[in-house]
Amino acid sequence: MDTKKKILDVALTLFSEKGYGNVYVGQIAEGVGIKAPSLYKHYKSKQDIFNAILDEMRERYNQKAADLNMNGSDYLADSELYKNVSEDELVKMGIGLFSFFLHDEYECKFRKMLTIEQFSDRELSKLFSDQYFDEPLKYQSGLLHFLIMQGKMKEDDADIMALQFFAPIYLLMTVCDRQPKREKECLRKLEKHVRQFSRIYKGDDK
Amino acid sequence: MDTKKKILDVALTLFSEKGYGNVYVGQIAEGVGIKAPSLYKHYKSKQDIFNAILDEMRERYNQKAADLNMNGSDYLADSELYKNVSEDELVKMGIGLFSFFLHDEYECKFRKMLTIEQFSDRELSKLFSDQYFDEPLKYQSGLLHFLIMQGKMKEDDADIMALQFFAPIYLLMTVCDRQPKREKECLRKLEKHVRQFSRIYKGDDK
DNA sequence: GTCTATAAGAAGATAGAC
DNA sequence: GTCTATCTTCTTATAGAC
Repeated sequence: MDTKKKILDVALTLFSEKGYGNVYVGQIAEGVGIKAPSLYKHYKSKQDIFNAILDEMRERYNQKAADLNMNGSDYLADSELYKNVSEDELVKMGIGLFSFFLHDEYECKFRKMLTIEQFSDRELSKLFSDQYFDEPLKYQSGLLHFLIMQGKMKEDDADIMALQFFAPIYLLMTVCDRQPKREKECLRKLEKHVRQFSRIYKGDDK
Repeated sequence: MDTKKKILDVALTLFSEKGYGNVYVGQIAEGVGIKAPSLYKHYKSKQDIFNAILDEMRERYNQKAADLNMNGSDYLADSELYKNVSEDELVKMGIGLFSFFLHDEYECKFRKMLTIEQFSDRELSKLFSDQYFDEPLKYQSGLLHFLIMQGKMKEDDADIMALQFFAPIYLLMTVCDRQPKREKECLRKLEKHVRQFSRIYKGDDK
């Protein structure tokens, strides 16, 4: 494996566990299987490694955002997906989303690292809010707005519905990030939440 | 002011901004207005300062929990408060709670420090979940259950209702923790959320 | 590109005077 | 209880051989 890439991988793992300030370059080197001074042939400083991780993070994020916009700016592809949305399908989507973000290695480490470093500068604060608040809400709000137009859901403020749909899912995910043992409990609550949300906001036409 | 107490105060401020590993004892001393070696007459190590903060945190938390149980285990005091609960009063309560936790200096710093350090050991993970997930949900679930019994709210799963009420409020608070400039926007959303929640779950008897 | 040796400085903590 | 001086260790980073 490419050493330069592996350094980022190991560093991200360590940063997501301990935070930047509690990780020493020697530990990163050890994880890669080289000595600390060798790191400096690939990156010019510890900060440079951190920045490279952020760059990769932003790149993936922009890619993801672009993908979503392509499929979702007018909610064409998704409109097909959710044309016959049922409670069970909503549950499946909710659990699928939850499980992906909870178990995908990169997503998980990025999220934990950002969580730890979110107050260390303005840029990171904004990145965090973009990724875990504004973008998911924008996307889900659009989707819900579409479902309302289709008469699948009650006429109501889609932005707030998105908040009420997303916030519990996100909160349950943070519980699992801290206490993985509670995953089953959280999944049960997640399913109940989605079903209740679906029932509460279900259009009157069915 | 008591130096021993002031050390904790300054340390908490710094830890909540940068995290334990990125704060140096010299910085704490500077904030207190003494030199670093003098700290060691009050605490035997940097870790000892951190532990003292945690002890204080736990003490306050236990006190708070005890208070809530005294008033809230059978929801007597609160039942009086919410006997004639209206949408406006629910909004007032939501915004009051939100503003208190957002602006109370101790609450705010404790929360940020715990956010940064939540993955550093199991005890902190549990403390975080207790404070910002399990306890609020337990309390609000009890309250909502009471309101349901009174016919003020629809018959439904009170635990999930509590999750759907609390999670958006908590999420909006984390946005403000990161980006204080967004407080007005978050307050607007908070109010809309509470009103919509109240409307959605309002009992059919009125 | 990786290593050993090492510089340079920072950071936590102690000793002992006042 | 606070200070200056100092110790020790850790940590980042560089130099230069292979």
